[in-house]
Amino acid sequence: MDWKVILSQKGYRLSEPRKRVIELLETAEVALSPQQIHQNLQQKDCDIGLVSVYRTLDLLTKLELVTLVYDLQHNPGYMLSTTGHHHHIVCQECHKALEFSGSDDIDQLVERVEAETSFQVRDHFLQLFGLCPDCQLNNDTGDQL
Amino acid sequence: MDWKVILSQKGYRLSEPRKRVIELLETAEVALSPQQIHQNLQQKDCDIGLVSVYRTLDLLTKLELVTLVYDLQHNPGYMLSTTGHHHHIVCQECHKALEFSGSDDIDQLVERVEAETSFQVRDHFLQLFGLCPDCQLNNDTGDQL
DNA sequence: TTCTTATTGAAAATAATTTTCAATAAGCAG
DNA sequence: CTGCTTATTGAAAATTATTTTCAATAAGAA
Repeated sequence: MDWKVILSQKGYRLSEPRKRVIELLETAEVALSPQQIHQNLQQKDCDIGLVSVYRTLDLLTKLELVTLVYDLQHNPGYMLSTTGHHHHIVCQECHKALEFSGSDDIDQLVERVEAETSFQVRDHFLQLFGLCPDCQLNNDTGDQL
Repeated sequence: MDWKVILSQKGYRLSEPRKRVIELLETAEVALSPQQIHQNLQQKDCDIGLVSVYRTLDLLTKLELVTLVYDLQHNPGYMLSTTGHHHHIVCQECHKALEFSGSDDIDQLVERVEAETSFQVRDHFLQLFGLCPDCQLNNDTGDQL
């Protein structure tokens, strides 16, 4: 089910800022910070206030339509989320982000840690960092290391 | 090797603020934010500036003597790190944090994701959330859910 | 003990986010 | 299609978190 329907069903209006922010996130393959989103919109289209970007992102996060991702320097970035529990891998070069799904290996890990620590695990946050295919190429030909 | 030696060897001075911050982190089993550390020190001992807390944490992080951990609301917390690559599990009740070591299950996961995404994985950030043994007890007897 | 200079603390500067509130516009009812 | 209700917006102010600046201090070598 798409976001327009979800918003409407929950009684939220389909306002201009919301449309623009989501449209932008739909085309972006990189996780964007509130500031980046704001600038991007300023350049492209009309004046959406930074405040509305924050509010839209808050709402969408609450509705689980977008996910908050971090890079290694702990900078926040938002990206559209697909359904289900997912994790992300972020490219250290171009910051492109991709989702991947949790699977047996996570369950296994969780079990091990529960046994080791006596904690009862209820949630987790996992993020991988590395090079996307494109940047692997550019890195090989370009600089050393 | 302990932190006094490490600091000295790298040419850093063993100043009062640094001693106090580290001592506090040594006794704390909960990850603390810069503000919490500052308040804690104010109460206990003499006046350490908040700025020095920030600077000390930056330094210790750079030296990998402390690690930055997040809770589910993305609030930062610092805790002493042991050597090697570790991850953390944080109690959602009392915020107590514990380290656990990466192991085969992580390698397995990394391999799978590399195969799935064609990314080259170079680093990762993993954090688990749940209930520590103490809070499991309190939760069972206490409130429902 | 003296000297050098890394380190400190206070205040100012910067940055990020949240709140406030009057003006606007989304979308239902007529 | 038009008017009405109220969620939503944008600008500015307020708040919060962090960083920078710089003169005063103190760590530790000589």
